[in-house]
Amino acid sequence: MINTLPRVRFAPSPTGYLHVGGARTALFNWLFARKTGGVFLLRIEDTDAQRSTDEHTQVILDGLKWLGLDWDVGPVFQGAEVERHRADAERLLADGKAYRCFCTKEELEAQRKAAGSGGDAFKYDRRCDRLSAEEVKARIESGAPNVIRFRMPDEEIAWDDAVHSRIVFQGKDLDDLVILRSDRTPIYNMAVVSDDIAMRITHVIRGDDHISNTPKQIALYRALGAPIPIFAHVPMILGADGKKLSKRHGATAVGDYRNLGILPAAMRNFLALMGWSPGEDREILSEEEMLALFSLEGIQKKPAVFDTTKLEWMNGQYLSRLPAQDLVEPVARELDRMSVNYGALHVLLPYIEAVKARSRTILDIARQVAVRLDSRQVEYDEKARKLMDKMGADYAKSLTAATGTLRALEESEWSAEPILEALKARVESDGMKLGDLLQPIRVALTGSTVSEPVNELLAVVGRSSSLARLTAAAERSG
RNA sequence: GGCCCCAUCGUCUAACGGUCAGGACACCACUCUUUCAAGGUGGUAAUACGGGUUCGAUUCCCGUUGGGGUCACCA
Repeated sequence: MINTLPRVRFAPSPTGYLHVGGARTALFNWLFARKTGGVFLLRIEDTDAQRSTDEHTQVILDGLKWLGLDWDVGPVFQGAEVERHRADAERLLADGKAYRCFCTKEELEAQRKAAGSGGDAFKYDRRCDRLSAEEVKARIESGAPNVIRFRMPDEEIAWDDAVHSRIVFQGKDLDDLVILRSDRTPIYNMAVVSDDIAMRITHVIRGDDHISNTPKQIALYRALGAPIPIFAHVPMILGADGKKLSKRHGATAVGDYRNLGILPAAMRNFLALMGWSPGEDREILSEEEMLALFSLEGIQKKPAVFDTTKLEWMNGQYLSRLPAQDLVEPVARELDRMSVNYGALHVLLPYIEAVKARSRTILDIARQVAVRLDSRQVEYDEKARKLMDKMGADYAKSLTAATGTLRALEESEWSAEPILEALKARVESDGMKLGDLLQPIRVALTGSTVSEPVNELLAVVGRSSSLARLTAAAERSG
């Protein structure tokens, strides 16, 4: 039956970037639509003309595409539908379910203050609802600005939330909300309900922060005589300090993670695990597996802290499963940004091969490739400095010894095996530990205490560059 | 403050009345490597608290505490 197919929507407002919480909401909608064979609609809620920009809209679309979340309908812009929003609001007025309110913002503020500090949330006292028909008519004719206010019924409003199960509100606790402004533009809750009805949305999957909007919207559905969709309120994503994710937590937009060198597949996998569990202790999931296992019932009720360390681990997992060939282009892009010369693309392959296993992001890989390509990219990190301090004069001595041994190798012998053998022989004859000879090389060449095996490192960097860099490093510290 | 939501290792989570409370990240140890890692193996670590219901509670009910959301002519 064609009309039982689920229809879901992701409805961001283009007043900021696509943050990870929004991306995760979009992902759940997409997963649900794809799993059920339903329709995924994208709606841009741009009715806040002050804060909405085309640039933000574009960033949101790019972010969704990057994550591989394709939509079936849209993007439709909410702003294009104000006529219908207005018509729905006026229908409510005509049906006697809403009334005109002449109170100005200033008067409302005064009422709020007068009523204030009473403990309860402020509720409009409906003074304009008690105006006589003649009075209303007179005020309209005098040109007094007015809004349309929805008369909240005094009844129980409840729904069976797909993730929270039953949630109950009392109409008497809710305010008479404005649904049409004095400039005749709609208010959010009116626009959303009007759009969701028009788009025949069957499942509203959105953030937890909309729970308190839901009873207002249900009241509107009822008043409009429309069927009420199933609601699924997914928990928020929090920062490491347990607070709502915001700019001060650092990277919060999906674009930030793209720039950091996170793969879209890893991001999508990680996001799916924020508040949802596939069961069976599964962590790394392909798109097919996600679709097979996904269900609204598996969604967690409690908010989740965004753990970038685990995201990076997961990205590392994806990275190590990816052939180096697939990484050439993204790494090259990064190197271009860093203005590092590499000549032709295929040159990068052995470098990427060398560092891939120890990298968690594409940026990691690019930085390490850069260091191997160009000595000017070397920066000594804290551990490296510590080692140099600890070794003192032995550092330069060790480097000099290694250089002497390595210089004896011909260009044709410069590969991992012979290099290792030569160094081992040197250690043997000098009676030192292999690590004492190798670690300084590692530090001198990379600025770090961590790398692929040193003989492989030397092979990748190449004979002339290695010798030059080791000599320079020995002189500098000696 | 009113209304609403939530509560298992530091973090993400499994458990749908009976488990030594499982897995993953992080951390620690060991292992492999005549090298640092990566990998492999193992370990530390949790049911917020108090009452019930039950032969038996992480699980069901109530309360407390703690966190979060929301209360606009914003979305």
